[in-house]
Amino acid sequence: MINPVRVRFAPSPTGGLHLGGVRTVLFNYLFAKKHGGTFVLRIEDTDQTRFVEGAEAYIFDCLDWTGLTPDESPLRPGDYPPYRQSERKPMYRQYADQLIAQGNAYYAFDTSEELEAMRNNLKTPENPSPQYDHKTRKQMRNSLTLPEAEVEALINAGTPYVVRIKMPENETVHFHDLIRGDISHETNVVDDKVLLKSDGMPTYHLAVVVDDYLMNITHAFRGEEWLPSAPVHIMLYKYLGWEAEMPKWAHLPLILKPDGNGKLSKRDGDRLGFPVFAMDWADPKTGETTKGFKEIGFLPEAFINMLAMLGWSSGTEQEIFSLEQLEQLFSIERVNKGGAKFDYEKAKWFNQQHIQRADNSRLAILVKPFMEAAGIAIDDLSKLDQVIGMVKERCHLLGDFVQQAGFFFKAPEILDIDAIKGKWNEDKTKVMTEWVASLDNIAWEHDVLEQSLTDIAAAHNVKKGEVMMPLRVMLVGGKFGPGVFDIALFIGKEAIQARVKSSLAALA
RNA sequence: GCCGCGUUGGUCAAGGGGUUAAGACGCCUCCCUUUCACGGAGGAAUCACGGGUUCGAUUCCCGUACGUGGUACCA
Repeated sequence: MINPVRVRFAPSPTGGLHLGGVRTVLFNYLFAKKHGGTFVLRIEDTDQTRFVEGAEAYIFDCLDWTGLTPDESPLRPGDYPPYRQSERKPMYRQYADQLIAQGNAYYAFDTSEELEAMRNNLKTPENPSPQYDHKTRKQMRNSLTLPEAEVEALINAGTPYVVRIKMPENETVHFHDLIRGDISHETNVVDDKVLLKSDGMPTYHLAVVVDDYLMNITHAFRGEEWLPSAPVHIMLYKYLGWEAEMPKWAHLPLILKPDGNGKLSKRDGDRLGFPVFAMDWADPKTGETTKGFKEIGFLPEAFINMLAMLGWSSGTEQEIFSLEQLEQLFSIERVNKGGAKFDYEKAKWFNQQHIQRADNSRLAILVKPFMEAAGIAIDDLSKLDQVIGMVKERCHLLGDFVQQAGFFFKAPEILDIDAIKGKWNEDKTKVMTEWVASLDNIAWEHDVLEQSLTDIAAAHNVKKGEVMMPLRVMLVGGKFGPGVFDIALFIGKEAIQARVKSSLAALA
């Protein structure tokens, strides 16, 4: 292999890490692993007005949780530092200068008011959003329209300016997308994007090209929303003389909201009751916390698996994969073109499937905090371990264990008494009272417990079946859970007696 | 508006000139289980539309519709 694969994920640290972001990380990571390459994390913090305290650390936390650890990052620099664009600021200017010298870019002095005025004046029903492009740049205040001496004077006087790319006229830009095939754009409809902002920072357009080139990135994967600006990036590679080193592109499909249409947003999650961020995100400005997949009870491997299947498939019937398997099987060509609606029900199914495959002892550690948050103390992890083995098949989220296993450790607070009340009678009260008393001197075995109940019921002309469900409700609180006698065995004589006694009182 | 991209059941999807158009989630029925769940057996449900090309199009081409993204000194 001539060029070792190098891919990058380049988030801007402005808030919670979205599902779609994690999927982009995942596809980058899998591609790197598949090809024995390097996965780079680069922080895109060129917009200083959007800086959010803690957002970068949060991204690292999310990557740690998912296990999608970058090989190179601001925390683990490789051979191409720095890994934050704000720290790379001095590197961009020379390329902007080069483009200006070549006539491929120009200075623009228009103030935001002037830009707004231009857009307002040129706005028509047919063209609601006029661009700063080959047609309009001739009417603006830039180094294309102003005399050279004036441009120089303005710059010397410290007048704020930006550098814009000068898009050529009447050209067609072609490129090959690994997922979508050949794509072309007419340069006439692409605007003269700002390359260098007035604060000296590059925009995404300049930064992504310069950084990818300087960092030897071989494959650039990003969301579909970048497709319209791809021609700008392609032109930049050409103008800078880097065409041979241009990474191969792949524009990933979007993750859509489950109902209606459009990109999935945090709002949709709030509205429909599911997380959108990988982990809890506490916004330092509003103080508000948004739930994450981790905290709602997802296993990281399930989260990853679910995301992989949202837009990619192996071509086989298999749907449950470990990260290691995905690393072997992934191919960017098998990623779908169309956007995928997010389905929370299926996401939970993936989690349920991975819960079944997970070690009980590991689950016990993860479930404990959920129990404790619900006021159920766990002082013996091995007991929780044992219980998890009994109930895991009915849990979709780690939090489900509270409902499904809490009663093993603590008497249920609410009893579904209505489920048994209607058909309750004195005889049954006698059966339960006698059985509970008999517990003091019988062998503590499943079958013995069951036989004892059968016999006592028979003595009062009650069928065992009539008393099984009531016993379950008394012990667990409702019509669910593993075998009643398995539960009875586990919680012990005193707990049984106490729960039956208080239930009988509620029935009376 | 303009430009780009997309479109296989409700959802995720396989397939890709001739197939009974896989599979999964969800839904429904039944079996298992003195509960629930798991598991098992079934069921309803799909190639956006119109033109070509072709002996034959879900598949290839062209339109249309619809959706979506972009149209910032945000990424």
